[in-house]
Amino acid sequence: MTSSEPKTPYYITTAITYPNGVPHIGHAYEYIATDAMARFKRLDGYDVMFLTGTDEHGMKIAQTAAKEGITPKELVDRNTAAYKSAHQVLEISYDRFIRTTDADHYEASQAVWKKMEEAGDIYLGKYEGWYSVRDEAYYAEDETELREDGKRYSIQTDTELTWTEEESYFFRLSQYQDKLLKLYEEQPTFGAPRSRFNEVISFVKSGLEDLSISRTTFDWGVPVPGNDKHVMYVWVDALTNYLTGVGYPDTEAESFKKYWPADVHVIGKDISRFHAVYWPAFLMSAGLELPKRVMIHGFLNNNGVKMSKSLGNVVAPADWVAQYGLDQVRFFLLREVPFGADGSYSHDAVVGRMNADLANNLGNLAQRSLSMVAKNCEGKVPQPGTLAPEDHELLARAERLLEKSRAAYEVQDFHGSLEAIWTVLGDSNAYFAEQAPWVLRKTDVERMNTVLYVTLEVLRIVSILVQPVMPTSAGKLLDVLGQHDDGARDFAAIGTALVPGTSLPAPTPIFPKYEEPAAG
RNA sequence: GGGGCGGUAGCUCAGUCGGUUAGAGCAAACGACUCAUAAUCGUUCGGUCGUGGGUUCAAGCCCCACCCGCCCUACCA
Repeated sequence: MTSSEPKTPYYITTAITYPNGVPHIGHAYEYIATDAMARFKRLDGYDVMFLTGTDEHGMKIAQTAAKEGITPKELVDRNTAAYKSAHQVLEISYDRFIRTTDADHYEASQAVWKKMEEAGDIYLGKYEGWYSVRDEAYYAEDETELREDGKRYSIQTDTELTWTEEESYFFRLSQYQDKLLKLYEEQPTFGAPRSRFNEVISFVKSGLEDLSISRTTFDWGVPVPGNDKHVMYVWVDALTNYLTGVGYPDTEAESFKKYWPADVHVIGKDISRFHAVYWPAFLMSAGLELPKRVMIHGFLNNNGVKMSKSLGNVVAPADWVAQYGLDQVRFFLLREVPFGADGSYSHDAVVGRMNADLANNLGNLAQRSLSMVAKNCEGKVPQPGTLAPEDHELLARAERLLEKSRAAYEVQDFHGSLEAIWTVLGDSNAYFAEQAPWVLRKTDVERMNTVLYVTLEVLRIVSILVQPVMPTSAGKLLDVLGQHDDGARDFAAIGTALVPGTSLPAPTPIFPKYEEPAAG
């Protein structure tokens, strides 16, 4: 590969978070997974654009702000800071943190609206439903109950409801059923995992109604072009952030031409419909290309129990990072739970991964081999002799990890990549024990050198491949292997073996073991 | 109600087209080793594959029924 060759662009997004609370481990999970994906692609030579941010409009923000006696903007300024801080703590390598209150986002949202309007897909109609004056909110039929006084109430907020009709703009979603089904058929990996995607498909097959896309009951939002009485209602505004982030409405902008359509939107299972149904329909209407993939991840629960404020089992990302360490948290989340499935976390599970996988299998392998090199090879990469079949075999397994990881990351299977890597680490520990270089030291120094060299090679390859998940720790491992950040850490360098004679720094343990605080 | 997914070792899960003694990791027990973060390696222990029928030479896998758990069934980020 020559340096003049342009890199392939790769555009990835997280969902934008509604900053009506504080970040929890579920948010962290999505950020970390997306970050790992972005880092992987960068290391693999792609020109990556990674977008994340906050969705700051809507009724709930307006209500919360009113309750606290501050303006919506003051509220979101305050709350968004907490999310930005979480990104910082988790070392999320985003290229832009978008806020839907950013000026360019207003412009983009209104431009998309106009495109859909020009396409004849937006019309003015009436939205009707059970409305709570006090909550300023509509409730679906099943969120309400008819009580003995003959009046209907919101079950959730216990407020009286009235049947209300409100002027609203609608999007002709009903016109897109066939087009969407065609999309799903032609692009079977548009949504993933398959089980979630099937739910989306069956939803579309069951028939689509037009979608109410504006409100007049509150004004905290993007004004509808040409009718200031209305603000856009959630999804038109929120989803458009993915376009704003790369320069829309300037479709001739370099970044837009380069990055759109997005390669993957990473989202939670609660918003799969909006991303896999409404979003492609909006884009078709606006005459824009569709994202290539919507990756739907599951939710995390605490030891089998759903996270909830009232149970007090909600984990703040910063607390975990302080307790276990950032890379340990990142590794745990991506190794423990197959991405796409729901997962469970517990202190014991984190400690298990942290100690068994990181400190013992990886950290100790590095420490024992590097210590021998320091003591017996003058602290330099040893010169290997002729490779034996078992050396070739182990190295071949390590080398295959690049292709395995590429295939896994292509479908956001972080768990699968890490599992394959740790299988090779298991092989390496067995190899090290079988070869017993500490015995060879006394009987066959050349063979000892070979075994240590092969082990270091495996560690080098593994370290390069775990960088997306554990950037700092993998960097430290590469430091002690004498691999500097001058290209030697890119995936392209995996085929470039260690140079015998290279001086190595004194090894120090990189993955500490978790010790339970003394009782009492 | 309708649709879908799952129930396999103490725990978390894998089991390709039905085909020999159902696998892995963790946990547990024992042994080995001493280079290493009391790490590592090996061996062993451990399952009537949710229940009951059926098809088949052969069923964890296919069919039927039932039990249990979870998810989807539009305006909530």
